[in-house]
Order: sequence, then structure tokens, then C-alpha cells
Amino acid sequence: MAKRSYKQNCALAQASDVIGDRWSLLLVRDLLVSPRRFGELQQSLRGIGTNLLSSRLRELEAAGIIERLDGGEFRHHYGLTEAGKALEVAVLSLVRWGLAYGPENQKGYHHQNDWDLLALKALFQAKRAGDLSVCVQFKTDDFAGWMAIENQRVRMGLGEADSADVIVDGTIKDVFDGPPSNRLCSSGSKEKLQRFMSAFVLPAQAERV
Amino acid sequence: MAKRSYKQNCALAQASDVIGDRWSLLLVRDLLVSPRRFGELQQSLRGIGTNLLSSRLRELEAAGIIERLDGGEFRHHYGLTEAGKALEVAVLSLVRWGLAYGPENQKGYHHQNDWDLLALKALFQAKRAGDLSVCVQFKTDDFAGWMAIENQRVRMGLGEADSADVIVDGTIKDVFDGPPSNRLCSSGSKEKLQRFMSAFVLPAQAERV
DNA sequence: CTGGATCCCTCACGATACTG
DNA sequence: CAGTATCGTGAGGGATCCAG
Repeated sequence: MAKRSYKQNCALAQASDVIGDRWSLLLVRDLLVSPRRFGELQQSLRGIGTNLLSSRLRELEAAGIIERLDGGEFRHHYGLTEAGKALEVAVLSLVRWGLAYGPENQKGYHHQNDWDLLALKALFQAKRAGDLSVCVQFKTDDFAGWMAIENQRVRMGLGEADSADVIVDGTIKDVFDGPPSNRLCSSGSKEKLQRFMSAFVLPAQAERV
Repeated sequence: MAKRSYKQNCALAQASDVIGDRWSLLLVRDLLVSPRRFGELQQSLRGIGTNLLSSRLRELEAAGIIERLDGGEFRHHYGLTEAGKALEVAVLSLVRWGLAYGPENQKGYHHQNDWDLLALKALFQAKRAGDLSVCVQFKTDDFAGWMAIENQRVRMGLGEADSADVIVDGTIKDVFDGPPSNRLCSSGSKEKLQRFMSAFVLPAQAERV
């Protein structure tokens, strides 16, 4: 069962040998936001067979990119190792490219709010953040996630933040795509939300958000 | 002939829909260094069938990433569009990851010196370059390429540079992997080559070069 | 009920022969 | 030299089945 390889002594080809298989990078994407369970991954990656998901998880574990987290209340969590977390830089680069040059969003395609969380981080500009320190909580009926800016760095997570300065009663898309007047903060100042938003920008092309 | 798609409204998935197929990113890698002809690409991507190469070229052209360059002395050149060139940032990120965390180089694997040219660019640190301005020519029996640093920016190319400050009688690997004493400059000062080399560093991990 | 293995069918890929 | 045509193989996709 010799795994298929490009057999090239080139860093890009070697990276592709490891994370170039179908679904692999999307798996890493999901795990970049938070550790996940098998079923959560299966739901996010609609269309993947359970056999393929299982196979990819084993391959990426063997490659030292993900690891089984067995302790705690749930068994079988999957998270990223250091090597896996190091992929974030490359993933965010690809996200930026996808936003600027990729195809438009399609009706009928699957969508998850945690992907927007990652996309938002991809658009973060440290210089624009300045000394801003804020934590924004996004909250709808079927999604809860937060993003915090501090010391020109971004952190994010699912669920409820420990202490949010602004609580938005809507999704990330609602906030960034909607009209400026219609910013729902059920808690916190609109001005702080405005400063939060100004720390993000899409380089190279402003056509799409 | 509905092309296979992840059908996710996520920038990474959309990017993967376009450049995630097998060989696609390696094709872009080769074209990042220089426009190429069909036969050159086929030789670089050992193992690709001519039908697949042809198919990938058409797909990437349809996606607006590459373009046929028909004018000039040769017909049938392939080069990158603006959207294609914009992939360089992401490709270099993946190269850095591959260098730091990917598998070791394997004996028997294919190797080309122009790949090292791209890898070298991936390791460039603008801050370390300072006001350095230099053009280094690498030259062996079966390879000629150059890299220039100016205004904290890198340019590179195949063949002979217009005006080289340093001419190295060896490959990039020879220079960076070899012992410091054994730096062959058939022309130019070893000191300038040393300053050139000091502008490159692998972040995160120093284990491998 | 969740996590995962097993089967089968389809199509993308890889190799080669062939054509303009 | 630049592709197209053809065909065998194996990875991917989907359903079902099994274990804890």
C-alpha cells in the first residue's frame, strides 16, 4: 500500500504529499478553529465518506499533523500538533487568495459560521489594530463564536468567550456584509465594534468582502 | 461534465476547488519561476500523463490562473496571469512549512535546481537584507539561474542575468549546504556572497536547511 | 447514539500509443 | 513538439453494517 507520492525533492511537493490529498486541508482548516470530534468533522465535510475521513485522520496522525486527544469528558477528540498549527500561515494565505481571486459564493453550497471566523482572521492587519484590545462575541440561534484582538494578535474560539466587550446578535457575515447602520450589539458600544471591524481588510483586491 | 467541487462557501474550499487537484499547485510552482513550454512542464512533473497535463492546463486557463502566450519566437508558452502570480504568497508559505515540517529529502526522488530557487525566495527576510543590493548567478553544466536582491525585494530567473555581481560555479544547494570554506565564486567577492546568504533564514525550525 | 470498518461502484488518474 | 485517444488501475464517494 505504497502511498502515492510526487517523488520530488521539493518542499512544495513534499508538503503536497502530506496535505495535498482530497479533504486533508479542509480537515486542517476545521481543526485550526478548535479540536473536533469525528462526527463534527463528518458533518462539516459534507460528502466525505466515513471511510475516507477515518483514513485521512490516520494518515495525518501518522504524518504528525493531528493527534488523538483521548482524555477529558469526551473520548476521541482530534486536535492539531505543533506541525499542524504551523500550517495556519499557509492556510490563511490560501484563504486570502480564495477571497480575492476565487469563485463567487454559490447558492446551495454548504456554509458554516466557523469558516468565516477563520476567514476573518486571514484578513487581520496587525498595523491597523494598533493598541486595540477587544473581544467580540457572535451569537445566533445555531452558532456561537468569538474573536479577540490583543497586542496586535488574534485569538478565536467557538462557544462563549470568557469576557466579551461586545456581543453581536448575528453572524460575522451579518456584521461585515450588512449596511453600516444595521449593527446589532445587544451589549457593548457600536464604536468599539467599529474599531474592531477596521482592523480587517482584504489586501490586493477590494471587490469582494 | 460537472467538475468535482467541495461545494462549500469557504474561501479555502473554493481555492481548493481551483488549485487543489493533483499536479495543479506544482504546475503553478514551475510557472512562478518562468513561463514554460508544454514539454518543459512534462519533464518537470515526472509521472504526469500528457492527457492530464493538457487537462490541467485547460482547467487552470479557464480559472484565469494561467494563460497561453502565443506571440514571440516560440508558440505555445504558458505563463501566469495576475491571479496566478498572486498565488506566490501562499505557495511560499507552503514551501516554508514543507522545509520545516515536511519529510526529509529522499534519495532517488526527482530534483530540479529551479525548485531550489523558489525555496530560497521562500526563506528571504526583508529585514535581514537591509540596503543590500546584489545579483548572484548560479551556473553549472546543466543549470543556469540567478537571484537578485534590491530594495528588500527578490527577483529571480532562469538563464543568465543581465549583470551579476557574483557568479557561483555550482548549485544553490552547493552554496548553502556546503562547508563555509568551500564557496566557489568564479567571479565577485566572497564577502558579498556571504551578505547575500545572510538574508535568508528558515523561521520556526533550524533543523533542516 | 457515536465512532468506525467493509463493501461496491464510479471516475480520476497514470501509462502508452497515436495524430497534427 | 504539442497535444488527443484509449484503456487499465486504484483512489474517492456513498450506503450499509458492526462495535462500544
